[in-house]
Amino acid sequence: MTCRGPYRSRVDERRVPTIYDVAAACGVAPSTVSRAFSRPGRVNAETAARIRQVAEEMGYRANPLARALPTGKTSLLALVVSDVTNPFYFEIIRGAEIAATDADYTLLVADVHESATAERKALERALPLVEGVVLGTSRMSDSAIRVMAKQRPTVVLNRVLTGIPSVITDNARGTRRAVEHLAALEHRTIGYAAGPEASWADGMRWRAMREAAEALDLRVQRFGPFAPTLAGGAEAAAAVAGSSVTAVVAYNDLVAIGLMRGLAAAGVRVPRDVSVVGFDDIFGAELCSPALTTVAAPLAALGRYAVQTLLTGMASRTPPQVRPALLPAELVVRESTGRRVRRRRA
Amino acid sequence: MTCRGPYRSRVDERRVPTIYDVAAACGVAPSTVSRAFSRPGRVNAETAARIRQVAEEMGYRANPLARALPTGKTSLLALVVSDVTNPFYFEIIRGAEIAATDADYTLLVADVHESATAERKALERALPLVEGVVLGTSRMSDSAIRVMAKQRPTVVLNRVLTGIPSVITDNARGTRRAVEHLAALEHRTIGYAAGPEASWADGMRWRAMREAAEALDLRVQRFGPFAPTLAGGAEAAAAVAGSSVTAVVAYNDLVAIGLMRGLAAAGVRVPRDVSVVGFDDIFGAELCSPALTTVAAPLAALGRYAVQTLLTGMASRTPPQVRPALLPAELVVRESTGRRVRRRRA
DNA sequence: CAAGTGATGGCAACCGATTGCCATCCCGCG
DNA sequence: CGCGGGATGGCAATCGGTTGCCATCACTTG
Repeated sequence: MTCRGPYRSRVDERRVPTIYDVAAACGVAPSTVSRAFSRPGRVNAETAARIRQVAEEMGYRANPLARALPTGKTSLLALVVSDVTNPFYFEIIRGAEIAATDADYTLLVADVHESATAERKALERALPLVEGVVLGTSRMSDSAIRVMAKQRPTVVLNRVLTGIPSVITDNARGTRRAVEHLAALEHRTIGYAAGPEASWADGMRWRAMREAAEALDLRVQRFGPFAPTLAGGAEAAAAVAGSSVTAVVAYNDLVAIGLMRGLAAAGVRVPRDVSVVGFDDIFGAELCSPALTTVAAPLAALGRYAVQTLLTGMASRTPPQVRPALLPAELVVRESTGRRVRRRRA
Repeated sequence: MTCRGPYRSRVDERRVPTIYDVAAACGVAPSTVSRAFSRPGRVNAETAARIRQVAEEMGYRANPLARALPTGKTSLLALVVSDVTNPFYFEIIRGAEIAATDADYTLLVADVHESATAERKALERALPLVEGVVLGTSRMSDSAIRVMAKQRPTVVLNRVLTGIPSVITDNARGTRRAVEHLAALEHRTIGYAAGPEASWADGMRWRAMREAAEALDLRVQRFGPFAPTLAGGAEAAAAVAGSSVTAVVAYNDLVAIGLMRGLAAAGVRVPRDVSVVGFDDIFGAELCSPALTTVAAPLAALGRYAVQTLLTGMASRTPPQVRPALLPAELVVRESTGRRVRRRRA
């Protein structure tokens, strides 16, 4: 019998059984035990059954690390989010987690605190461990993302990079719905409270907004950029209050809620004086007062679909779909929008 | 030169360099390369410097899997949460993540969808990969937790198990503050909208509430149990509206918010007719209308401290602190509580 | 009856690092 | 000049699986 190592000289108290232990107990070779589990059919059915039973009795579990070393199969997927405390991600994480678990993968959620360097560091740490990566709203440059993507199958969320599969919300359609809604409420001059410059979605939304406004013959005004947070929204309130717009579409719900609060503090009433539309329909959009009219992003679906895309991409040898997957966004009308009233000067 | 394996017969296109490659490039043995990184001083300073530089040039990164196999050091920690979409966890996750990253660990967040069996499965999958576990609000039985804890260092959050380190919110103190606040507002009969039976925190809060009420000579009434969700709170509204209490402390903020909404729907005004106090101060507590008065749990600190406790426990050989760490909770007074008004029958 | 074929199991070489132990070499000192 | 000891580097055995290849053996088939 082989003498096994300087690491565990004596038979330890309660060490976890390995294929060697199972093999010894069954009187077969370790390779046979391995195959009994991973190569059904490669081993005589009876032998396999016996091995399985003995393994079961001994409480054998394959060591995922040991398995991963030669095969590279860690059964781990990374989801990188720019900020876990952003409610935007809750449902995305949940959706991704479910899809991963369904496929027998474990999801590693990495929070990078809105920092591109933290993002690169987190990836560097996680990359060798995981089989694939979903990049949620990455703050990295396109080229940096491409470098990562060369090392591991990658799917990006809410961003389009040619050659890299992506899953995005249909921003154009959602924005159009919002603008149409405001137009129907007789607003003629509407504002856009912009998010971070680096945000891909921000660019999309702003562009879609100008197009939709033009089609409907509305004037638009851009405010910002603002941080995609409540504080950013509060900051936007000053700019909006001093302007002549009667309705504002915000980069996202956090900005919209912050904006409403700022507006309220400044004595501007929502929706009487100014209507506000958010984006995403995060937890809290329904809770705030007035309840926020918003473009609902299919958050859970986004997470789920991103992981599924990643998995199919990993399975097939050829680079998969090049066209970004567009998931539909719908307008949810609540209380923060209303018919335009002639605006009094503040 | 050794012929390396059936796995990679030819020199692959862009395979990532290993210590063997670096060793060959430097004309030293692989073990020397290994020591140049992990055993400073064990290798001649010049040699080490040369190795480091060559490694740098080649873009060498140690393979964490390969390192982990013999040593068991995966640099991974698990945080198990009962529901990632519950805003209660956002700050906890963030705090835990920061503490983990600071210590050069990566945090694996596992969502178990409020199910004890999913929890056990997730743990089974993650346990061999991680060096330690933080159990956030586990739904598992004490004995099941003890079984897990025998396999890996474990810290539990918001729950006390003798012999297992835990980090908890000072529920008693927080509850007392809430009750004192209500008493000061002249409420004489207060309700408690209970959370899940299985929740350890629920038991603590209810008990603390009775004690505090007794000390202040108030009457208390228990409603529930309810699911710890908005829906659960809405359900509680019916019970509360039909009772004679003039103030309610809810199991947590989600229940409190759901309760307020249910109350509003039933025509009961908050805080005029009924005052409501929540627990945790999650994202959204400040947003809802009226803004929720609540006992603020030190969420980020909870996550951070749990991970730190875990890490120190892992470092020292002896089982660490047995007394649970109590983190202070403070009452945040907002708009959902007010002076008692003689209650009209509904 | 010999050669061919498929089923089954074992051997041993990996994956890429870590580490106990040994071999050298150099230096100082008695 | 010889010996003890510290510094340095290499060898080789692991960690626990996976898998290419070969040996056997039982059956077919011609």
